[in-house]
Amino acid sequence: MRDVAALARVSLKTVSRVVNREPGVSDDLLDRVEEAIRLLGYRHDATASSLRRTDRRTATIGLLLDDVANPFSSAIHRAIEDVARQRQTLVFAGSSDSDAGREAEFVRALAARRVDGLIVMPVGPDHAALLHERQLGLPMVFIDRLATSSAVDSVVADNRGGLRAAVRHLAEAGHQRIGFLGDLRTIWTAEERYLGYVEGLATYGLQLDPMLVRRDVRGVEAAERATHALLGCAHPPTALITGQNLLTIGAIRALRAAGPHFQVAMIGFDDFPLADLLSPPVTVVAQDPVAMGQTAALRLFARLDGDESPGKQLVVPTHLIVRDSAGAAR
Amino acid sequence: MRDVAALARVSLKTVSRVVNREPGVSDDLLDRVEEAIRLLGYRHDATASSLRRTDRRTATIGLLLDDVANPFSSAIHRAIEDVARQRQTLVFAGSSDSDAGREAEFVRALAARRVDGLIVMPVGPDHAALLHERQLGLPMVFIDRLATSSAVDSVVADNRGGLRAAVRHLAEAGHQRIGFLGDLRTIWTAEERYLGYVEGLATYGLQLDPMLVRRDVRGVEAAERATHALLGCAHPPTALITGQNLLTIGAIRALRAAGPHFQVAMIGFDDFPLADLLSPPVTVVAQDPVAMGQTAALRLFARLDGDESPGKQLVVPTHLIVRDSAGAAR
DNA sequence: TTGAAAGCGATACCAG
DNA sequence: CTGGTATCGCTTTCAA
Repeated sequence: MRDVAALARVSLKTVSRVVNREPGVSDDLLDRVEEAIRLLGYRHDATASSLRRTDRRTATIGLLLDDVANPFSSAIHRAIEDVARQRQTLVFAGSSDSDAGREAEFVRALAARRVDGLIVMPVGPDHAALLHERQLGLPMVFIDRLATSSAVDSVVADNRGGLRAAVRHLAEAGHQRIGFLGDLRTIWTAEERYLGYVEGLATYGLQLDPMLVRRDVRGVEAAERATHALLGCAHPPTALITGQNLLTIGAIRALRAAGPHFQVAMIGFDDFPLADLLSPPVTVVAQDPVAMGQTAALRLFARLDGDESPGKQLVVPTHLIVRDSAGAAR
Repeated sequence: MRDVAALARVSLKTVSRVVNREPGVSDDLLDRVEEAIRLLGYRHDATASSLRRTDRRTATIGLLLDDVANPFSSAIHRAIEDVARQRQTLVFAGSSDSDAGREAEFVRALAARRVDGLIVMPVGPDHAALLHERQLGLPMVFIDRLATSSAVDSVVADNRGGLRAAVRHLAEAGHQRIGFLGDLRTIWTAEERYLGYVEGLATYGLQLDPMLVRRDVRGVEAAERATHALLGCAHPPTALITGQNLLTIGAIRALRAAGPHFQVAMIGFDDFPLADLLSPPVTVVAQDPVAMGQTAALRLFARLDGDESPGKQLVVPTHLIVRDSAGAAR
C-alpha cells in the first residue's frame, strides 16, 4: 500500500479510501491510485485491515460439525456457505468426530484467528468450554443440539415429534413390538429421539421392552451387528426404528442379509439419497438440513448485527416420508 | 498482551516468548506470565502474530470444490482436513458450482485473507485467473482436474483408464451398443471420461454411435431425461455408462421407471453408498477421493516446506467394482 | 535471561 | 478533498 501511495503520489490514507470505496476522492486521484494498484499487482490485506479497524471484523466464521463428510452435515455446511457468501464472509469448516478434545482444539484455533462468530454442533452435554469462549465475546449458535445456556442460540430439528410420528405410523399398521437403535446417548439428538420413541410408545399404548432397544450404537457396522442381535433374540421386534443416518444403513444391510425383502418393518431417522429406490423403499423421518443451516447462519449474522436479545431456541420441523418399508405387521 | 505483561511485571517480549514456547525464560517469570494469562483470560491473536512474523504464515489454507455437499467433494474435504490438522492448519472451504465468477471471487477473498496455499478444483479449462494468483505467490494444487501450467501440481483420478475398463467389461459381456452420459464438456474430467469411452470402444472393436452419446448433461433430473430419450430412440443401447455420480443416480431412476429390473446394463463412474443394495447392485468405476485429498494436501504442504521442483501431475488409480448391473447383453 | 524500540499493513482521528 | 500521525497486537532486532 505504501508502494501504491508512492507511485500514485498520494498519501496512504487516500489509497485506503480508494480500496474501501469510501466517498470523497477526486476522480483524478482515484484514477491514479487504481492505475498504481494494477501496475504493482497490489492485493488488499484483509488481516491487517481487521487488526486496525474499530469493529475488528475478519469477515470469517467458524463451523464445527461432527464430520464434514456426513451428508447431513455437508448439507448444513452448504446452506451456511450460501448465507455467508452474501455477507462476503468465509467459512472455516472442521470435524469434531464427537471428540471433546478435538472440539476444544478447533474452537481455540478459531478464536485465535479471530473469527466473527461460530456455528457449532456440540459434541456432548458439557458445554463449559464452548460457553467459556462465548463469555470471552465469541458469538455462537448451536446447530442440531440444544443449548442449555441462554447466551447462545440453538437451531434443532423436532426430534421427538419425528420419533413420535414414526411410532404412530408403525402402531397404526398393527406393530406391537417396535425396536429402537440409537447413537451415543451423550449426543443430545440421540437422547431426544429415544425420548420421542418412549413417548410414542406410551401414547399409542405399547409396552417398552428394554430387550428391543439398543443404544450407544455408533456407525454402520455396529448398527449391523446390533440389528442382527435384535433379530436373533427370543421375541424379536416386528418393526425397527433407527435413530441416525448411518444406523439406518447398517440396519438395512442386516435386514437384507436376513432375507431378500425385509421381514421386519423399518423407519429411519434422516432421509438419504436413493432411499426410494431400495427394495422396499425406505420410510424415513426427514430432517431439513438446508433450513437448519440457513436458520443458524441468519441467527449468527443477526447477532453480529447487534441483536442482544436472550438466546433463542429454534425448532425446524421434521416430517415422515412414507415409502414402503413400514407396512403391516406380519 | 500488554495487560498480561503489566500484570506479570515483565516486558512484552517475555510474554511473547512464553506464548510461543521459546526457550530461555526463567521458571519464575514463566509462572508469573502464565498466571497473568489465566487471570486475564488472554487469547493469543494469530492474525496479528502472522502480520509481524517473518514467514507471514497464517496456518490457514483454502479449499475450493465444486460443491461441498457432493459426497465426492466432501470426502476430499475430510481427507484434506485430516492432513491439515496435523499441521495446526485450518481450512476455508467453498463451493464454485462450476461458475467461473464464483471461483474468481472466492480466490480473491482467500488471497486477501493471506491463506498459505490453495487446493482448488478448477471450474473450466481457462486457468488464467488462478494462475495469476499463483504468480503473485500463492502456492496452489489442482485437484480432480489437470493443470496445464507447470507452476501448479495436480492430483487427478485415472479417468480414461476407468472408462476403458468399464467399456471392456461391457464388451466382454457381449454388449455392442454402449451409451454414454457425460457432464459439461468444459469440465476436464467430463472430457477425459468421454475420451476414455471413445478409446475403449476403439480398443474393443466397437462402433462409436453419436446417437448413443449425450454430453453436457448436468444433475440428476437432466440425466433422467437424457436416459429416457436414449431408451426411446430407434436403436437403443443395450448398456449405458454414466460419467458422474449425479448422472448415475438419474440414469438409475430412469432405468427403474422403464422396468423393475434393469433392461439395460449400466456402469456408473464414482462409487456411492448403498450401490450394493440396489436391485440390481450397481457396477461402478470407483475413485478414491480420500487418497486424492491426502495426496493434494501433502503436495501443498511440501510446497510450503520449500519444495520448488516443477509442478507434478499425480494420478490416483480408479478401479472397477463389479456388482450386478452390467451383466450379459440380452 | 530480559527488555526497549522499530515496524508488519492497514485504518482512525483530526488538522489543513 | 487530502494528508500526517498514532496505533491495532504482535514479533524482530539488538542492546543490556
